[in-house]
Amino acid sequence: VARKLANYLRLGEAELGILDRMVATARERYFPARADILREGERPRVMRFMLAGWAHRYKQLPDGRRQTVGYFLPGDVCDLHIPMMSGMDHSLASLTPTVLVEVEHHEFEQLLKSNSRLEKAFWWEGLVNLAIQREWTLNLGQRAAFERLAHLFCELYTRLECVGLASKNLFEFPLTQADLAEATGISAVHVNRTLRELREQNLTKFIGKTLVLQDIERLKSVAAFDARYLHLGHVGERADDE
Amino acid sequence: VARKLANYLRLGEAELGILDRMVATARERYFPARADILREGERPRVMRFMLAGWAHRYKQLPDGRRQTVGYFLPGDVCDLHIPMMSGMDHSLASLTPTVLVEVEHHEFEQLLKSNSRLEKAFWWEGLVNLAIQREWTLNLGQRAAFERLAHLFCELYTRLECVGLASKNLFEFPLTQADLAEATGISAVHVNRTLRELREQNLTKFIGKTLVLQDIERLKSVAAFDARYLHLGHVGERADDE
DNA sequence: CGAGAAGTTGAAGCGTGTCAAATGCAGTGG
DNA sequence: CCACTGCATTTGACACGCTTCAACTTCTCG
Repeated sequence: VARKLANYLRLGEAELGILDRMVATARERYFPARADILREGERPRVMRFMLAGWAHRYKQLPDGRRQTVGYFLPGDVCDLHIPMMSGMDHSLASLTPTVLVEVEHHEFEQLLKSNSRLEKAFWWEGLVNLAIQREWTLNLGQRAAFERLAHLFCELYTRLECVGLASKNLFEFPLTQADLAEATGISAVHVNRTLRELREQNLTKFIGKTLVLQDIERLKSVAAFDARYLHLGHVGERADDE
Repeated sequence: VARKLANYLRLGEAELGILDRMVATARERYFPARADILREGERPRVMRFMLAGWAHRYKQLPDGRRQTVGYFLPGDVCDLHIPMMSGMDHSLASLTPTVLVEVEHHEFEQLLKSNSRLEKAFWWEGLVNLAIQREWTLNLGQRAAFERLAHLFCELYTRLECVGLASKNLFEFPLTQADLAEATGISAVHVNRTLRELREQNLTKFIGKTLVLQDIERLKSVAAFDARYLHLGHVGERADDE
């Protein structure tokens, strides 16, 4: 799974080798389920890469309301940025048991300086994160509960498929309904009702902890899911115009 | 206004000079109010900087629902990224008459390569955009209509203050209620009612096209506005830890 | 002065939230 | 192996924030 790192960007064998080496030499960290990885206000000195497990980024209001602002799946970069910033404006926490590796910030900087294709790839990664965040804004702002959940499922499926963790319209789904509530901005009770609705319409169903997208085309259609915002499918295609 | 570009980052006189020169030599573009600047799907070849006016980034659903995912104010960079990407996943449009300058993408790349403090500053700028987008996600996901508008006003005031376009708790406010509706994900009618509520509570009021934040402390408090996510206030402070 | 856009208000309905209670399910210790 | 416990899921009833529709008023600007 390690080498899927920035795999969904466009890289050659050489760059993949460099990444592999970086991951191999980096320190591995293990977190149990539901553990804080990084809390608001802290100033981490390292960069982190997800190897296994699910985690999420969340923000909190003074009165306790919480909003998940994004998920981390295997292969994702956790904090492409934070080492520079004045302090975390949000928190990171694992959802399942999680494996990640830590790379010193300046070591990573060196690596970027030494290879411009890698540098571009990580820029790209950052931009995709931005694009995802915009799509979430649209999701929360304009879509109804039913569409929101459908859209989230489509996104997760697509992203997991990319790293080989989803195929045949199904995948391991470790989130609780309360988790989904936090991510979609609807109440846990209503998430439940909406899932029933999805089930009754033969769009999705759960078999144990596996989520099955029974009719993925119709699901994408009701969710108005357009995978372009994930900016995938350019593996091997070079981003050079100059 | 031009030199306020990345002013709210931490730069020395030398870098400001470079930016000034870049802006001075770049091509100026003028847009009337409510004009498309860049549409979904296009692949721009230039970078743009806002000199004057307000614009917004928006995404659209197939059935026409629209969501503003961010505002551009004077001094902001419009597309720090897009020249790399495979195609716009959203659109840009002016809200007021707008002045911006265009810089060739590779010219900009040269500039970044030649000055590492500038490079860092623009990285920072990108990260702040990400942080803002996350805050919007929180805003739409967890805050009620009343809080959402309050929060948006706080953000706009803070950002405008930074570039000298707001002070003494008031500023020029060119948006219509329909614009606010698009940004906050509530209906235009309800925006109207919510503004009335804000007025009745002596929190904000309009005098013509000027928005007055009558009790900014209480406004921040009801909005749970915490300016840290904008990562300002570090002018002059260097971002070097290594 | 006229016309279109923006703002305002009322009434009715629906999508979600909240509260509360019941059920199912997995892990723990006796 | 069976209570026991705690957590996730499920369901019902009711309340409320917000949307929708429609009409009216007020601004803005040619």
